[in-house]
Amino acid sequence: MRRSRAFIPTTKEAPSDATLPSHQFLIRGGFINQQGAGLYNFMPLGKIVLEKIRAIVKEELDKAGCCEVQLSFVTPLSLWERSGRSEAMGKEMLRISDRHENSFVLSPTNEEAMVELVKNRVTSYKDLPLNLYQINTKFRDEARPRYGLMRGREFLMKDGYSFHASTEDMVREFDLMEATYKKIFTRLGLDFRVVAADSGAIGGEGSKEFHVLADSGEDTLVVCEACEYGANIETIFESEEEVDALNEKSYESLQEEKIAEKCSCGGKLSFKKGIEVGHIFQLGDKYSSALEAHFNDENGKPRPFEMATFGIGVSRLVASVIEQNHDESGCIWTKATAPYMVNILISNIKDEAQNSLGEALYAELQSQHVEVMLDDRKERFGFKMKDAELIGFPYTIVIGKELENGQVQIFDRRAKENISVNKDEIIEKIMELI
RNA sequence: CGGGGUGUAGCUCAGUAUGGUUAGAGUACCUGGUUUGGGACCAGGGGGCCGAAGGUUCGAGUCCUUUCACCCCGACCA
Repeated sequence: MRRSRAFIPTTKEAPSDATLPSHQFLIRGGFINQQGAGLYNFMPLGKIVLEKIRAIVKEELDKAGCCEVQLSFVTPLSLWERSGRSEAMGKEMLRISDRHENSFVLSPTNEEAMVELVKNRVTSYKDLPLNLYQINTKFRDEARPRYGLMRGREFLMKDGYSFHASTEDMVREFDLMEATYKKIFTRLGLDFRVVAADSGAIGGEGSKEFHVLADSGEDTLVVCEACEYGANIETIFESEEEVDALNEKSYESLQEEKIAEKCSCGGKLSFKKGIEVGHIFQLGDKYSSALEAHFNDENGKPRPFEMATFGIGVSRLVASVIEQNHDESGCIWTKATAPYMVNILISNIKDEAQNSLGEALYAELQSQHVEVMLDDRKERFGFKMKDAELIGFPYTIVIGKELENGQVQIFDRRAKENISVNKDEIIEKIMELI
């Protein structure tokens, strides 16, 4: 992509209402813009990142044997009335009427719709197990949307649902999905923890959350420094009063109080802030029973499906990457999420030598299938450099005044360091880095 | 949904207590020139239904009423 032809409206100042780094930098960097409360447009850079994350999610799920579908976003209200969730979800569901005055809902999640899809189409235990998912827009009319993409009303989420003939098989799939989610978040380059999300009625294995560790996270986690144990703090204390009391205490006193306690493995426990980006849940037959979705078992007896449900907040992940990876200058994308891996910055486009080398490198990297941006704008060096840092290209090739000596620089965004490279070795060096 | 706040140029905001030239600044944008390694400088220029609707007044960005939107704190959040 030529920067001179791109639509990337970057700004020096952030809107006054953006408080989180991800919110500020995604807007300043021209990735997204706000359309209304909790509603965001994805501009070209934001769209690329979103699609990269979506692709990784899809790839790993397909590898694990899941099938992608796409359910209608608008669903009949009657579907929700039958499961009892019309009332349970209340105002969080946005209801609309069509020209015939029939009531519909902008889907906030899709358990009912997915059960309806499978019902009477999957009729034998021989057809099980089955894991269906979609990556589609959701709408939840949050009482108070905030934090940019982190808590929007309209968002992109992957929601998966699995169907089984037995609890044992459902648990097997649940574990498989946990492993698959770990692969996904690892590939994205994120520092994350899997935590128990519910230790009550269903039991420790019933629900697990995946959290990206970041200071701005809304959830407090207790994690063991020695083993993999982790829990959402809400699950550790019995009553709401206890949680409320905890929220009033300072982070430090909380540390002291709980730090004395040891994990069952003997390791030290500590507190971390996390952003929930994934949630997997053992459902049992709650929805299949309510909606009378049955299959015939080995004895020809009808039984409701055993189900599990799996979610990943795809658009929230865009923000999470930045919450965990940024500095005062802007975004620092991980290699898997960077909108462009390499930025070629021509310091002075009026300089014929700089210009032709930039064009040559641009053509060469493209031919090697490297995602590359050529900053060919008629702007000053400092302006383009600040822009590159704000957007967060992992590497920027700076073609400038050192070219007289046959040298160009490679700027490493994360390290914020320049290394000088001979112009004849630049491609080789870049291919090695990325 | 309770409590608080803000709507004036693309963005950040003055101006509103006390109504009165043609509504301002910075930044961004356009033109010309100078500049060319860290968001440059000089000169000129375009850009506003002062959130919307009513009202008071000779006169409203400013006062009154209604309404909408957005933000913050809390409650809520698969």
